[in-house]
Amino acid sequence: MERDIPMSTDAADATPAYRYTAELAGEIERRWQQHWEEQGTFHAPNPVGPLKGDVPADKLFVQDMFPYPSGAGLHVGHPLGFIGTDVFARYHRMNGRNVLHTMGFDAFGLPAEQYAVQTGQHPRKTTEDNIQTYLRQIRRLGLGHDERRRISTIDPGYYKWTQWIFLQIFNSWYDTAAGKARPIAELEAEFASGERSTPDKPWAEMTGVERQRLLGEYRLAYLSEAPVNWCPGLGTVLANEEVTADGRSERGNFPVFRRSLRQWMMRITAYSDRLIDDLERLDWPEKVKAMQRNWIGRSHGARVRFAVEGAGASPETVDIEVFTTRPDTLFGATYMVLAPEHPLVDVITSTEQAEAVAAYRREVSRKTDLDRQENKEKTGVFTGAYATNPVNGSRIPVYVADYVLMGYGTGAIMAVPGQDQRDWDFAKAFDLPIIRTVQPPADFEGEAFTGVGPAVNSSQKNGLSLDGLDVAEAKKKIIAWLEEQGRGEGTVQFKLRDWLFSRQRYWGEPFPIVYDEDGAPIAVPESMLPIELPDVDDYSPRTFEPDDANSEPSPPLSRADDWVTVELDLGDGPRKYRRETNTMPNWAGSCWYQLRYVDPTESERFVNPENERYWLGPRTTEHGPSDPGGVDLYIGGVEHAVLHLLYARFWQKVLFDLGHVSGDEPYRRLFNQGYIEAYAFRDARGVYVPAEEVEERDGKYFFAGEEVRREYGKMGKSLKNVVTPDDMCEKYGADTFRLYEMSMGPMDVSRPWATKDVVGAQRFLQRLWRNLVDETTGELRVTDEDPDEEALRLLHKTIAGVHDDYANLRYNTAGAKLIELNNHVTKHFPGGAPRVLAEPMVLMLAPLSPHVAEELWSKLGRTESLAHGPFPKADEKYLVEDTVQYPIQVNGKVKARVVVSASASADEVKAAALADEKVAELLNGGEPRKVIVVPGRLVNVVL
RNA sequence: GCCCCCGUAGCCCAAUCGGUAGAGGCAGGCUCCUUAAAAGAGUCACAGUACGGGUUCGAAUCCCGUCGGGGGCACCA
Repeated sequence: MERDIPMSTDAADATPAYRYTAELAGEIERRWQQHWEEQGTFHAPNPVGPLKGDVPADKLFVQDMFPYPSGAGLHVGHPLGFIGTDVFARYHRMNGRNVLHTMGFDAFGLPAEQYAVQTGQHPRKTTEDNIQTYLRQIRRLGLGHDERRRISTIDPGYYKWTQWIFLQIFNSWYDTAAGKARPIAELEAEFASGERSTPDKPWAEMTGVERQRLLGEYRLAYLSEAPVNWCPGLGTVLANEEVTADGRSERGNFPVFRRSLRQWMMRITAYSDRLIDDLERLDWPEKVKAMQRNWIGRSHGARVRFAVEGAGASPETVDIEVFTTRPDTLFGATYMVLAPEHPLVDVITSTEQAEAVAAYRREVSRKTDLDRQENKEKTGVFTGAYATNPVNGSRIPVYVADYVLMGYGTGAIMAVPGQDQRDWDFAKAFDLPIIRTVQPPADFEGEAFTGVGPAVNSSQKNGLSLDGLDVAEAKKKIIAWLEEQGRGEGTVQFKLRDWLFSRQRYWGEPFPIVYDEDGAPIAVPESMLPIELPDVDDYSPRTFEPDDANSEPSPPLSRADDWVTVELDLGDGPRKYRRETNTMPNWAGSCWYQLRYVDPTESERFVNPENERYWLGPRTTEHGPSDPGGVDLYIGGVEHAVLHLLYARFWQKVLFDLGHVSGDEPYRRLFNQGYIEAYAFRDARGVYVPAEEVEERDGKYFFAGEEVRREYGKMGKSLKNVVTPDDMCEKYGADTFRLYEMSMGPMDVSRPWATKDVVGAQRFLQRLWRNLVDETTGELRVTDEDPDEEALRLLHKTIAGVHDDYANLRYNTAGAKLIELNNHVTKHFPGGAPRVLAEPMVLMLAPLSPHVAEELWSKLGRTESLAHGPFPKADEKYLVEDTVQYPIQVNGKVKARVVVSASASADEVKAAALADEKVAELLNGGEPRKVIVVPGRLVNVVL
């Protein structure tokens, strides 16, 4: 071998200097990103304040769900939504709207803290490093963010206002009569004046502690000693929303135990009705609305009081109140059940049954939620007491059983085995009577009948009868009767619980609360905000064996003695106080960030009202009279359906009630993007192998010669199937990557990642580039040729279609239309693209692949960035066709086609169809039974 | 167990009011270009809409049932 010239050298030499390769794309992209940044191209002006500028009335606020800056870095699935919002934002910006699009970071949270614990670094350091990595990754994608508006929840300048909002919530109460939150001072005034009566003694006679305790029962943020979800494995308590159905933590999958602890709560239940009702005013996916409705769980029913003859120590009669959604079945109540934790169990249990009841309660208390969940066999114990059914005076036994939960309704039920399967099962197990009070259909073969039908066996001697009434009528009648008798009333019950708001963590917002020597919580004055996180030696909460239910929470801040004890002058001279050592949950910062995006640097207020109204206020002329305001388009995954999205709505409503914001919903339109999923492969041992190196042969998969098994699901490091946006930008360029992600399918559909398909997007950009630029010289190939009618028709059809597609988030079809147009240019204008076609094509491409579009736009001689338009407009005259081709169906099958003038009347079209040779042949001289002419579409001849 | 969504070509996906099943991409065949290969250009084929019924002049689209996939809720009275 004389010379060793690798083949690839020839290949490299053969690549024309100005071909749109990944290298050239990379160069163009970096150049334009720098240009945009220097020019502030994506700065959106505010009406007033530090970011003041000339504002068009037409605005658009587009927002991505707040990212958490994970240390793991991004994979190709993460930017899907970010690119989606960017395309939308760019499209509307080109059409002249003032577009607010930015991205900040939800940077408090467990992973940073855990990482800090492992490495000994301060969580702020690791978090800020992660943010830089994240920013580097997303910058490479060319997202048109207003970087002046980047915020981070961990900045004291941000969490000062999170604390401020907490104080607003703490200092307000829900006035059910007015149906809104009001300042607590107004309640205090009502108590003081006697306008509202106090429970035990007059306000004037109450001590300060008593008064504060009373107000605490009204505050929307309050301290409560109540059973909470204690997770020893995480060393913190969790909200109901953070616990899975099988009683484990959503994060980390550790067991969760019920423990009674003194914790901060948010009175979100005060807003149950509004949170459900206002869903109707939102442009949100039905699925998410359904999940929220389900979680809030409103059910209409009645409370009914049953008198119980005390069988135990206290012989007097007590009332047991139950909640039921089926008061119409009251005649079928053959026994009652109390939850094991119900306080009346002690009162009514007979001495004979006392031991059995106590044993049962002990047994139940040892069961975890998971045990109770898994074992659906009905268990329980008779209390020895009997209740009287108010409708017919029948004497029914009272049981204790764990299928009744203390946490829902009143913790007691009337059992109607004829109409409830759970009660049926219990009645069968304990041999209790069953009475049907709704007539099932004749062919009904089930056990309990929960359907609708006429009431039966539902009358009493002295007149009350439901017999023959349908379920709805019977409910109405019995509720009226109960109210008249004073034995019950119609009511509404919710599943939603108040929101547990304390966490025993270091890396979260400190509460702006101190305690005096009486242990009463006192709000820190606004002027002292922010309460900054102190430095500590150890960031970790004390965690425990995950199964150690008896462990005690120990927040890291409680060990920062110098910080915890503080001397303040809160009006009556300097005194010592103790700080709250819990921190706020991760959700706090994301409850209001859209408001801060609007006014990130405002120092006097959390947001200037004028700017808030401009960007987020209701716009009834555009969106209808019930428009709640909020972000115009909010894109994110469906996983936040009941956590973040419910909490954020709650905070917004409180702020609205108190007059701090102009709209009562934070997100007018919500869109859930799908997920990018991927194949993963495991070998015979079940170990994951690098997906990239797997080969497919005849429908089987091989890694290093061995057959491997294919799975489909998430992308993840441990699954060895991660593809990063950095890789894709390196290999193809950001514009190609963006275009590919957007062409994979509709935004809301999940789909598998396929690296091999990315080349299709690259080829398209190369062809388009080549139509405008000479690959060898880099000279413009655009001509002044007047394109023919056909090309103009296609151009304007494309413009009209692409407009519609962009506006409706159908980026995949927008991309396809551009490819179609470009293919036409390639085929019909081999000498170069006519400028009349080239310019609109470049502009229409810009939202999807902005860098190459800017580059071509400037090569076309334009000196201004195309970021603010113009976006081409379709000329109507090219959209109407002169002639129309009608397919002619005979009995629904296409048999022929005729071409007629577009202005032809239905009769003319019909005549043309019947005159067609093929059709005439099939008619064979006879008359058709019927001829259907669909104008512009087709003709169907029925024989 | 209850509720919701989805099944179109080998793969990802179009089809806007019930009106010609195919826009686009990947993979594949063929032709051109090339010493050759790759890249590129051109061109072609492939399904009748998961399955079974129904409504209709006409169904991927509406209705009922079955199968398959995904998701939510779950002893909530």
